[in-house]
Amino acid sequence: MEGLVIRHADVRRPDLRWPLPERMSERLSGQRVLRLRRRSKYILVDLSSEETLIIHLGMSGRILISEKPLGVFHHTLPAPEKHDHVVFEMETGARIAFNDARRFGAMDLAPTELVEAHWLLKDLGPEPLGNVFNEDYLEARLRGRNMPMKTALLDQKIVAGLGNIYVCEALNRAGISPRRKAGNLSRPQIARLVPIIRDVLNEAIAAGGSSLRDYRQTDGELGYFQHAFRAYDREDQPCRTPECDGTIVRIVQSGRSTYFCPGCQR
DNA sequence: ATGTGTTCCTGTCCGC
DNA sequence: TGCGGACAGGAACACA
Repeated sequence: MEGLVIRHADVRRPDLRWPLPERMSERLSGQRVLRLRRRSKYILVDLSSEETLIIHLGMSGRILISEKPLGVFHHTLPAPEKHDHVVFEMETGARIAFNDARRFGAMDLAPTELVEAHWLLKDLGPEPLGNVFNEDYLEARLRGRNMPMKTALLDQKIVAGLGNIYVCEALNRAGISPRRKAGNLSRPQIARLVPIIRDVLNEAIAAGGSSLRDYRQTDGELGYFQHAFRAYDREDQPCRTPECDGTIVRIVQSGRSTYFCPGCQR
């Protein structure tokens, strides 16, 4: 998309998680995509109109690209599939479809200059791969907090961009129980946790993400980080932490599955 | 101010 | 095969 004009945006339903913005198709069609960027789990599409399209994939959302092969005269792009809610036709003929069965995803338009003040973005914590997220910061944010570590790391106000899988994986690697009160971690534990979180994310990104069921990369390929899980989705299986002979258990914390090893995670 | 449970929606899987 | 229930990558919101 980057650098290309959106020939047409086909907005196929009025809402996702929330109503789509007013006159969305008109505000997107004919605009050039100046830049694609990201804040936390939000995809930001800067347009030549000085508006930015904000996209969140929710649980089941995906964006799939169908390229029009060069030099093929008679070539029809695939018809929209079920749950293709917004389809972008680019000037090159490529089709880019936002598909989201559960519709927990979202899109909105905001002035580029003000996009970080948008209500969905304004309270987000720092990027886990950035310099602001460090031992001092995390210690300060966890201090005095009574919530379990699992809940704290899922809280996008504390650190932005960690989801259920990567919180479970990071806590397992760090040897920290998901039930530990956030305010009770020792300073050395926090110091260990920060680089572990970065490692888990960097490894997952390098592996193309985690395909539990729906997730695909933009070219339709599966991610393969799920094969590297040490705890997540591995109930009753051996903990994969080196030297540990424990067994992964599944518990529920604030309504969501947590997988961890009671043997090595304290 | 914090912490927890509910809710949105569709699809899939498992036990009966 | 069909049916009901549990569960799924998220996170805003209402309520204690």
